[in-house]
Amino acid sequence: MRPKIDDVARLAQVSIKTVSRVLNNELRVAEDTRARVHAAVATLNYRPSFAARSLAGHRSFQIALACDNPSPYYVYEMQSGVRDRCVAEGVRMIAQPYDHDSDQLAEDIESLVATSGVDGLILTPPATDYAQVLDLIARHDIRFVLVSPGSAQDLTASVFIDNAGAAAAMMRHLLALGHRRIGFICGHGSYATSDQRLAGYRSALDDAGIAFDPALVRPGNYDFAAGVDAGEALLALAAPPTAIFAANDEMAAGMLSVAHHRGLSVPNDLSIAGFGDDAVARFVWPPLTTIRQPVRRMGYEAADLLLAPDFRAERREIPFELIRRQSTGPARSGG
Amino acid sequence: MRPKIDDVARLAQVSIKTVSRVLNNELRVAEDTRARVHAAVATLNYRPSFAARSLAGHRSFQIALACDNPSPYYVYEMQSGVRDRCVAEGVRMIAQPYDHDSDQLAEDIESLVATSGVDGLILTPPATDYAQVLDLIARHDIRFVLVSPGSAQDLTASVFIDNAGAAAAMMRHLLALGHRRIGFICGHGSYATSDQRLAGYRSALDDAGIAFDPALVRPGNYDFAAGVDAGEALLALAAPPTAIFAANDEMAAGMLSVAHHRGLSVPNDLSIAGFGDDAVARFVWPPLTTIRQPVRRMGYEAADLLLAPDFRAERREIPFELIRRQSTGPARSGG
DNA sequence: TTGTACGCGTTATCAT
DNA sequence: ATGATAACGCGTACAA
Repeated sequence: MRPKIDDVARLAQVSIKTVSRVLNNELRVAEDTRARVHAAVATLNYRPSFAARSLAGHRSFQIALACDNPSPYYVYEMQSGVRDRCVAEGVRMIAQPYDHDSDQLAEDIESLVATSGVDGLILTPPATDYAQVLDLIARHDIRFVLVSPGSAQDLTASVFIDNAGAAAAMMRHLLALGHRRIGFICGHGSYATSDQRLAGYRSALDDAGIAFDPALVRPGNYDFAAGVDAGEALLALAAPPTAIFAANDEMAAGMLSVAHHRGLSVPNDLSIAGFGDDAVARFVWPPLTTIRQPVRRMGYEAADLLLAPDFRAERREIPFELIRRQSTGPARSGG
Repeated sequence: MRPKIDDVARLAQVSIKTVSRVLNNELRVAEDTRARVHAAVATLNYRPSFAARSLAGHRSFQIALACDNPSPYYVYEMQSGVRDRCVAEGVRMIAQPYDHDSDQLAEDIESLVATSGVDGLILTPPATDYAQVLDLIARHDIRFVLVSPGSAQDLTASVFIDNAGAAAAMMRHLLALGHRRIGFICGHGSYATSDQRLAGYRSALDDAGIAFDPALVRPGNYDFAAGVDAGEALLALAAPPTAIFAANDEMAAGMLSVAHHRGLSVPNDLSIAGFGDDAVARFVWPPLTTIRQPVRRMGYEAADLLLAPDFRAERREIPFELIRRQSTGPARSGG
């Protein structure tokens, strides 16, 4: 039988309330009493029941991570980062993968909050920008943190990278190599990060005094197949780009496979750049020049914000990294 | 304020016990009573508290998935499969990613079981074969399912694919292409699947009457870098292989990058095959011939076994798939 | 077929 | 600084 708090109290010769006090790090407990309780806890290998704690108290010692992403790596890294921070706090992470195109998304998340009474919630895109989701959460008076929010940046605490700045940095890199016609493959429409990256693409062109050409921008949805489709379209142009920047690595990989199919040598004939968690970017050939988004760290920081004693709407920016792996300039000097 | 069972009872004009009966699908409830309760539940948007249920009853309506893998795709797919089956049952999945080289792994998992009182547990390799983990779980009288178990195959319910058979099938494919010197890159030592795949490699060689050459077998640990190392070693041999079969796709991708670095044309100069969830295999160039392990389905079936009313030690085999993507035979006729 | 009373293991309140 | 006792919201045993 699992030991209960009564067993600990009996062994330590104190009341159960005192055991509770020690367990919750409350003040005003004599040092020797505290030591006796800790000893008893260790002896019995006692661990409090999550269910009882959350029923009786005002905390559940659980936080939820509602996470979806086209990249499983992203989800995994995010979970790992959040969990790293949680274990240090004795808090349990409840990871809830969701489908971003589910029409019951808001309900699902609200249901999670309502039934499990988690102490906090971390949301990743695209749910971070779904008004319906945010509305439902607001009803529950629960603290929550947004990862890479688009519109709702000041609603609550958030972690993010400078997506526009990162995209612009990548563009400057490509421009410095001599590229003048640079294609862009957009992300999924419901992700704010996609717009932010496109904005960075445009601003860098502006700064370089290069006219924006809509024909060089193709829609996408962050998956491999979209990269293939966009790639075919861009290479079929009368004046094809000499470099292509995809809003994430999966699409860049799709673009890369199109280039290989056509017998193009990358990066000699065509430079390809991505943006992401650097999982796919390392595996493909040739490895991609990419913006590395430190997803694990973002998860860690999100949990850190959530678990802070004095939770507030802090916006925490995480630095990105530009990883150069293809350096060749354009084969033909651009127009 | 969240509605409680009393509120539902009052609105439906019945006792809380009757509401409870309806919620738990117990028999012997009048149809109109049942309907009234359902109506009241819907009106109030009532959802029972997980904490109260698990404290009062003998179920928690939660199951745990303790999962680690070198491939984040594997983890993600496994979580998704398990979750798919759980939502249909109104059960919540608690996903616990773990580090396979953590020395507190057994404690962590036992702690999860002890504190959350989950109704069941799903374990993935390599924890499935850690005696210490299995021992600790056994103390808790909890049902659990093993995914791809090695030694403990009859201990409890399990889902798996025929790893040896799959590896042999891939070998037959490579042999049919004319390859005679086929390299093999092993997986991580603590994974039973690694040994099973190596066994399939050897048995296929035996069946083909080809002598086993230890020099063609290299250690690995299932990650990209290991594929690179093993690849370098295999290609440095006096008589290098004409085909290489890696125990998973990440290592095959590493092997592939070595081939590219050396200017080898794949599959003309060298055929490369993998084994895995088909995530990496589709992204790299050229796409890998691989054994596809339907991870999502395995997760689904594992949860299905766990949630069955009459839980028993059923062993459920899931079919694998051989996906051909590189068909060229050896450049020089082997041996 | 339905209802009453009690207990699950912990925290919160209020006393000492 | 510590303890007695009442919640928390639900399932279970038993009664009706």
